[in-house]
Amino acid sequence: MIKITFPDGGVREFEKGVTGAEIAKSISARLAGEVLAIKVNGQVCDLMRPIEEDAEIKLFKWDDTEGKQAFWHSSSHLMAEALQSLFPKVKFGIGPSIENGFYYDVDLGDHTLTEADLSAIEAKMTEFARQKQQFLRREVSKAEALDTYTKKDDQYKVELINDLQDGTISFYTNGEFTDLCRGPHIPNTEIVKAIKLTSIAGAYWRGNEKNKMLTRIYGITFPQKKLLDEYLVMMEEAKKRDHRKVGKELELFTFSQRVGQGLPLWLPKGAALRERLENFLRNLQRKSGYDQVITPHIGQKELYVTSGHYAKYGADSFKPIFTPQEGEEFLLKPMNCPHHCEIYRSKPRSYRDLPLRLAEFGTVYRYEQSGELHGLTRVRGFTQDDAHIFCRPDQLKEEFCKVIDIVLYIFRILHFNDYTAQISLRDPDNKEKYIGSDENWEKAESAIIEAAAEKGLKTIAVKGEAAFYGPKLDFMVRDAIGRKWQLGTIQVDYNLPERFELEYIGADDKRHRPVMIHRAPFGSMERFVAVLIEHTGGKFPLWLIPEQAVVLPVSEKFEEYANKVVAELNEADVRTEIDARNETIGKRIRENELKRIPYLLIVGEKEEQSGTVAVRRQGEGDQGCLTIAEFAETIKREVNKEIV
RNA sequence: GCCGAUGUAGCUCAGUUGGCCAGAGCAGCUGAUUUGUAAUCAGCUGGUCGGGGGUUCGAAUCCCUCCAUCGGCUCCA
Repeated sequence: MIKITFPDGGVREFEKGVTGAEIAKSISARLAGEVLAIKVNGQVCDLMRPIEEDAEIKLFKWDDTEGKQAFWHSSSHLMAEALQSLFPKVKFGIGPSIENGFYYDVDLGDHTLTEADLSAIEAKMTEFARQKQQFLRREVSKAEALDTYTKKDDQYKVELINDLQDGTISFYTNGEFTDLCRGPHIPNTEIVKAIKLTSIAGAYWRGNEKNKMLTRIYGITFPQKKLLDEYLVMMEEAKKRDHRKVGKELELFTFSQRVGQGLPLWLPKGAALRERLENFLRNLQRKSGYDQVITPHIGQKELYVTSGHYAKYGADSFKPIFTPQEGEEFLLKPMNCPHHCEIYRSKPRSYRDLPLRLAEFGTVYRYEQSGELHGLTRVRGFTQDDAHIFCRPDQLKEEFCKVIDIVLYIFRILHFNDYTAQISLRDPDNKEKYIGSDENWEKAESAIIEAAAEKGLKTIAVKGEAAFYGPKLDFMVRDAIGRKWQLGTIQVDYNLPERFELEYIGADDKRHRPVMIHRAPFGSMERFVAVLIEHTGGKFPLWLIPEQAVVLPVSEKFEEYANKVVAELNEADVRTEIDARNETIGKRIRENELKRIPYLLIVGEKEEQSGTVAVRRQGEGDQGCLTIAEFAETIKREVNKEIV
């Protein structure tokens, strides 16, 4: 007998070799039907794996991440089986579960997959699922594994196996399909009830663009048809909030093929929205001791040679701008730091002057690869809400913490509750990608880690995500369909001050080197507005909207009164407009206007008599008749509610 | 940059196997209609069918090429 300890601390005895499935069954038949995987002494494995010794266990169902992972990973094998049956020559790369579903990277030779193929694969998967195929685990030696895949001529699996330790290798078989796999898997294929292959894409083998591109097939499966339907509906709803769609509908921004790829054109309404965001931050920064500066959009090549940008990005960037002067070269600025460093150098600095905080809404240009561009979230010309803080080493942590405060304040005001704070570190195996000494990097990295800890920030550390001149604390937020984007960023930099030979005179009357913090709480105005659109679906907080109410006269007869209402409301600091197209009777305010402006006021005969307007709050419907003063109060409350 | 898909009026989309002056709804314009919470009526305007090249008696439709967009990969100072 062995002792099995449950998550609640309860202990029960079972026969040696008992399986997870049997344990679940001993608890209840219902649980046995729902359980998908089991964690035994910290390791997630199959329900059919015999447990040979005393163990702490946890059973996973669909609601658990581990349960979903096993389910989707098994679905990926099911898809592979279908592929093998339809395309016998297929070779397999990797096929993991992902956040929403799974994929498999495959090499189909000359065949290009089409939508029709997807349906055929789905049908085959369903057929195999119905057969209630078991996932059978078999441990194999490295030699046997290599032999198997060499015979199949599958160089991808051979490559994978070569990297594995002998004695840790296992195969899983379902139906006619056997795959190199660590597991775990669900007990059988029958519980996969709903299957949807979502897209086909190219993906480099092992994520390296020098390697061959395989075909990646994405899919998602569910244990109930209903869940799939819900998922599809949810995705449809999310797509309605796509900032590219909403931005077009609300006339916030556009692109022109003639102006160029990735170069957004801000329309009047979008510009107004952006200006409000900028003013919000500008005011906040003024209160926080920042000085606003302005620098040009270009700089001499030498400037970027000094900063190191030229060596790092020169070849893949916008090409230099030449002038009639022989040998003169300018670059479009890819970032604002070098200019700000030169401002720092413009006069001698004392330790008493620090920290010096230079802020600029600086527009920068980066030649992003064409396939990388994406609406407003990834563009070639964008405006950073940039600032560089030059401080003494002893001020670093405090300054860093203050910046964290600003970022968190902004996120709170704009209801970005679901963010990830990511500490982006250097890739220690790839040091040539970065500039500066190990010592400086270590100082900078520990400064960030300490500051984040001091602010009680929950962070994840990711290696290889640092900027080339220093580590970062990045704030990541998801878009409507769950893609992650970096918004706010705070970076510690010991390197540029060295390259630009920045100095200050210390209390000891000696020269010292300042530390630099790069920071952009929004990240860029473009990306921030994009994510803001997707989070709000275009229903922005009132204080970000130039017009808060539209006054709509019922007819020409009441236009004079409507004007009086507008005048009165404006006096109460409520922004209004009369819809210009509403001069003639019977015309309706446009759909787009309705979406953008939260309040619609309708004035007519009755109001003229009683001094009230009919108020309709967008998305909520009729609010009844209010006096103008009452309405002004309502709207002022809402506006002020946002900025506390 | 790579793999795949897409590109018809300002917007959303029809356009059957290549075949009569390329269509609809919304928006816009003109006029009519006096109306309290998302669609009043009538008429009109608007398209080098992404650009270029080719095949054909004939191309939105087939082929080539370039451009842009979308989904991914890679990248992201």
